[in-house]
Amino acid sequence: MTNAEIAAVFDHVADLLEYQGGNVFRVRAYRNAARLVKGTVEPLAKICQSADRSLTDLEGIGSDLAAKIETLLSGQPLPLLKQLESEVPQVAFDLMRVPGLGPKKAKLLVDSLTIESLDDLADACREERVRDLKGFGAKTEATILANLAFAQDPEHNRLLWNEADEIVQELLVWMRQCPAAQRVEAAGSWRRGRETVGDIDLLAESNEPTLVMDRLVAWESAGDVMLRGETKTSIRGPRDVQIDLRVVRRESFGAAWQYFTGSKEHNVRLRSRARDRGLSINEYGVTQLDGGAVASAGATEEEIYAAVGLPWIPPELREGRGEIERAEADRLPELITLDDIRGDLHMHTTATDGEATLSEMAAAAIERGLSYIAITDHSKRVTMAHGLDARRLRKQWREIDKLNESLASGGKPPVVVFKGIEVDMLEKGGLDLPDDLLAEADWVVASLHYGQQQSRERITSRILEAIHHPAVSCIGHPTGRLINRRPAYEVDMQQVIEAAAVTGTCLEINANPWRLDLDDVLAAAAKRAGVTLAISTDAHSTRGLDLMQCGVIQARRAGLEAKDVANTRTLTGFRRLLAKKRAASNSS
DNA sequence: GCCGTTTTCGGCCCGACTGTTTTCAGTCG
Repeated sequence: MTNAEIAAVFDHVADLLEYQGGNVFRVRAYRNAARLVKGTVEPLAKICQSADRSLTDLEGIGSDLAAKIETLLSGQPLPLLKQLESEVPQVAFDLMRVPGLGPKKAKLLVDSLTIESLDDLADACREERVRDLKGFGAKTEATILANLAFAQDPEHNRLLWNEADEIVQELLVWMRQCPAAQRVEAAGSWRRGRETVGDIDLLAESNEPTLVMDRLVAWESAGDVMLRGETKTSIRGPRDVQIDLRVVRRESFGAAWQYFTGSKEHNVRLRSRARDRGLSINEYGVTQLDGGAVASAGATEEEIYAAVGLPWIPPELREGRGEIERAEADRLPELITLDDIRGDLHMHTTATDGEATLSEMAAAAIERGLSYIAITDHSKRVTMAHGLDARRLRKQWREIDKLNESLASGGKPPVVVFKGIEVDMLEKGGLDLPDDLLAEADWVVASLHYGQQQSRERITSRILEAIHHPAVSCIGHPTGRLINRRPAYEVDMQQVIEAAAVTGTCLEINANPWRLDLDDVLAAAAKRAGVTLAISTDAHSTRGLDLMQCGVIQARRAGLEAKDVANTRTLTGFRRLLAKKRAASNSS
């Protein structure tokens, strides 16, 4: 059983316990365990078998959960899970997806009325049978009915980060024009740079919250007002995304920004740490547990962290994955920024499925201040994209030579274009172009587009073979997942990472917001193993080059620093890196 | 279910808003 599968079991147990109204801390223990396991790339089976390590070394895994993991690893079902599943009907989970219905209300509905589907619930509301239940009323009934459509619509996925970003930027412009607001910022999972965003959190500083909240409701894209209080308003925005606005005073802005940025797990840990120090943190500031506010702890985030003896922690790291311990040990990474990026090593042109020509891509790279790019069109196996064979690739390379010459005619060229290729790892193994041709390329990205349904062993061996190929510089979108659309293919990433480290092959963080592949967990594991990452846009148009931002944010979530990334190198440094794998391959 | 520089038992982050309630439970983040 894989780590992901174990995590899924624990998450499911947590869901079931929550529905049954079990001890909330027990539920949290299962959720913590699930999160921990999801964030671990090394197979738990390996830890289990090792002589000097134990599952209980992991923070949050005690003897009970360790035993359960061992049961799962041995291929046995969990008795607890079987029992819970027999007690909880499937429809309960559909019910809990309806906004406003949590475990308690869902359970009461299932227990009191005959409800086997969301349609049954709609019927019960229309027949006014729901309002008679304890804790329900006519208003709740109407709310459920209104929210049912939302729960039933499969299109209501979480937004991709860059989709949310568009909305956030528009909102910030609108809200910052409000004279009553001294400051407006976005928080939540958008600020943490999560690959998907469920709702948008805004925070405003003002002494006149009513005026600020009125401003939000007056936004041209504002939909229904979902809730409105004295300092908090929620509306539906474009694509029905929920937008929460909170208004606080200046002295609480930092505390509130920290709080609304989350994650929930990070905040739980931070506040627990405050407790240990006789303090309490809420969204207004820091107070002594025995009464009395702590002076100067609330206006800025730095003050909040300082109150519990920590340096400020970048939002991208606030996921409750050990960042508090690292901060305490003063071992937070100096995260990479967009300004560190000097090159882009994966892009397409009109020679295959790109929209822009070679020279247009080069011009766009110059506009964006890049020092170098690699042109990596598809190889011939990708027939749909009119992939390049040897003849056409050589032709493109001659064009690149000419382009580089003309760029250098006035002295130092504004951008250097490297001769590259995105070569397919074929279904039967091997690469899609001959070795002697690949040896002439400056930069070779090997990607897997076909045979994604093959076995874990097969796919892993195809990728390992490419990693050990002397001409291959980088593995493109290594897991093949498409967010909200397609899961990763089966592949042993632990092996892939280890091989990449040994051979000096780069692994890509594909910056396309649908891909973001490697993800944060895998990229962090790659860094730890000593792999150099390449953050690349895979641009199919000049605008596509702007997606670099998405890749950098994912890299930050992985804790990457500029030195971990190939395309932060200067032109000279990058050339040295290219020579390194070749040299390593020649000597072995 | 986890955890321990007061603790192996008794804690475990904290508050806004809503709708149903006469003082609060449930939901959400």
